[in-house]
Amino acid sequence: MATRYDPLIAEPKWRAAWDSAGLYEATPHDDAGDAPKAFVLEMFPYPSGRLHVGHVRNYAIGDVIARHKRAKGYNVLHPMAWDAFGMPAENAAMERGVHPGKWTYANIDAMRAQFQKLGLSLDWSREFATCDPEYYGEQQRLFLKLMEHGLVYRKASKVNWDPVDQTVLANEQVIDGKGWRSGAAVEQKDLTQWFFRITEFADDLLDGVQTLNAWPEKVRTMQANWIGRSEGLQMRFEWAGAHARQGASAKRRSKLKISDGRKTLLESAPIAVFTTRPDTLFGASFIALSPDHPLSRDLAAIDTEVAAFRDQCAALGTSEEMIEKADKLGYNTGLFVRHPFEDRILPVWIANFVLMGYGTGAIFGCPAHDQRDLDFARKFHLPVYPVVRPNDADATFSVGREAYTGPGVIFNSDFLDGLDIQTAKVAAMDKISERSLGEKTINFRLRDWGVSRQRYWGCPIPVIHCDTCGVVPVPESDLPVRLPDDVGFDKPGNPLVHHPTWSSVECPICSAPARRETDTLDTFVDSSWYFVRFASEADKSERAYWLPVDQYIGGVEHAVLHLLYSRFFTRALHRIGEVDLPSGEPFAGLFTQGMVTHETYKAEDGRWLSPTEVDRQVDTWRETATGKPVDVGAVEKMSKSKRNTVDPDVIIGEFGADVARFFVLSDSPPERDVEWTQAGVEGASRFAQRVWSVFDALPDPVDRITATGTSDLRKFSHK
RNA sequence: GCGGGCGUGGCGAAAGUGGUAAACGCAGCGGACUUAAAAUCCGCCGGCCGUAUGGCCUUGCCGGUUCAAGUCCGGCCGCCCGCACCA
Repeated sequence: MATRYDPLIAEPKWRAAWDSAGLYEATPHDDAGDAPKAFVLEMFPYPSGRLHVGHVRNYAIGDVIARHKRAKGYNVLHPMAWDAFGMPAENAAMERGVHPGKWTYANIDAMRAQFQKLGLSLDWSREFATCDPEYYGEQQRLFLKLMEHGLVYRKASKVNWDPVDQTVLANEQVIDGKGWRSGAAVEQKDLTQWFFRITEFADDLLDGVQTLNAWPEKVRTMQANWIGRSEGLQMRFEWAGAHARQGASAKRRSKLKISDGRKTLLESAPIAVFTTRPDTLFGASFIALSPDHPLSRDLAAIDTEVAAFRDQCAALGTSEEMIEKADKLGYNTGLFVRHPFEDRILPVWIANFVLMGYGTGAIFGCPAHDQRDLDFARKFHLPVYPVVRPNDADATFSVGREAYTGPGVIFNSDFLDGLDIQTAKVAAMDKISERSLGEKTINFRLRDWGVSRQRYWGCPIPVIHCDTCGVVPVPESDLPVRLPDDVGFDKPGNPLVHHPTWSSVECPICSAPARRETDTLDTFVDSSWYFVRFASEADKSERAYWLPVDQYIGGVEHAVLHLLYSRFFTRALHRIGEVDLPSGEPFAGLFTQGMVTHETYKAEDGRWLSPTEVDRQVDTWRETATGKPVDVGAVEKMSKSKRNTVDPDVIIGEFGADVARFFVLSDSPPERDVEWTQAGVEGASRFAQRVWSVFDALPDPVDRITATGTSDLRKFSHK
């Protein structure tokens, strides 16, 4: 008797069978026999409260791999946990008066139930949340150990301040000059912050990128670009004196002459400059300092014009549009330095296009062979000396509006004349180091990772500030430093600061009254080692057995952030002896899946409408409630703001989890975006029905399969 | 500007190392079943000519290599993503 496939009966039945058999629990190394291991992991979710279709796709892809490995006889680890610290919990607390912890754990319960309905082959026995004190306590222990080994430190620096979330952001978390979560324009602020010494591993992180053959090329490139290694020369320009600048008023000229402050400056250290083009040194016509360069600050202190210029630069802001549109601004300091090879002097300017964050915050300007320098020189009437000419040009070669940056022959350059660029670089560097004016240097774009956050819902940084003993680590026996439960969210800023008693402690060394650190750790720290915790809570041989993750699956939006931090963390953990992972690479294979997209719908009055609020009538779409026509817009990533999301629970309730999973896997290749359509899901459902009827039509499926080695099933299914 | 990726029917897309382009699915059309509809099943479904056997054309564009090119090479065009005043 033919039956119809009813996922609402079939799916719970088999889920219960898998659970009671403990089918998906990973086997510890010692009991695994000869089976090779496979650690399959999807990026763990933030417990926002609801699963979305993007989750379904991400975890369905990982589940296919995990099941395939299991079928091939691997000992598979495929666990699940919760990336549970973060701002949304605090926002919920402020908006609704719920405690962030209560909110988070309730969300976890809801989402766990949804996950279980999806029928994934997960090992739930290793589940945890990063906001569990056991988890963040261990993280605090690691933090202190990293500190002992000099991989964590505190320094005052200019930081990215998000005025909406009221917290500091790492460089990686500032996108187009805006906070990655809040979208607010990021401000620069001077604060004392905790840093992870990620630059210590810059070279190694870059070399490692080369070995990651099972990563998407795109992600490898993004990592390499972010680390941004460049070889060059760091050199010094010695002071030559101060002169009134051209065009300055008589009054100002006299002021410049008599300034004692300037004299002192001229006795200070020479100006350090980083360059990748020492071959063009003979083309140098000025020096430019960043407005944030210490010298610019010193000058501002004694010269109100400099101070005004710095303010002008600061007012331009740091956002992308600003930088794009920004004119080259310059201020001539009236100071001069000596050219290293020739008997001439170069004026020292302050220029807005020089970044303090890269190199030394000062450059030598070679207008003929650098577009920015050329724009600057043309604007401020500085000389342009061509020193590289194309191979087919003669000595009359000159530069107009475009700098020449291509290959060629060096000329107008004394001992470098006639050399090609590469040879000239080496020759110039040799001469500079011979004269003790500089040395070959490797510069990285990568900055140390600022991890202090002025928020409540995160891992407390386990240190104590004592007036006499300074910064004192919390003794290991006092870990974890727990978050207090009784906090208020009525005042802006960090609730930990406003707590009446939490930060008051005794100094562990001298017992004097002291203060707890109130900053918490960036939540990216939590996600930088969770895969280690999955392998084992403490057993190092078990960690060595499971790591690295063989196949990692997640969105490409973490191409730099999470993946770079994790690669740093495993290296650091290896160094301090917590993890035995010589390669330092946490993820042997990486797969970045495409997004789930959906059509967007807009009502006549401009409201976004959800797919459940519209109906299709022949060729036109109408709003169900009003019957009015609907504007069908672009297919876009599902998002709350455009309201083009679909609820996985509704789909699962109607078609079953297998259909939802089959659709997101089969409609488009996993690495590409998939457009969610009702018709597509119905097609997937029909397919599932057909599979069922093929199987159902077998005379005696179970007997035939075992007796004849699947031949009947094959025949039927091929037919 | 720099870097990475992509371009195949009405749509999502298949085509290990060059070897029958368009598998599979969606939508569409025709048919069976039904009083009817839904569901299910069967057939057709890149373009042009032809009643048909069949012929010609077709993988963004132009050219090249080859017995043979979606696939390899050169040059364009277009789209997507990332980074960007990084010295």
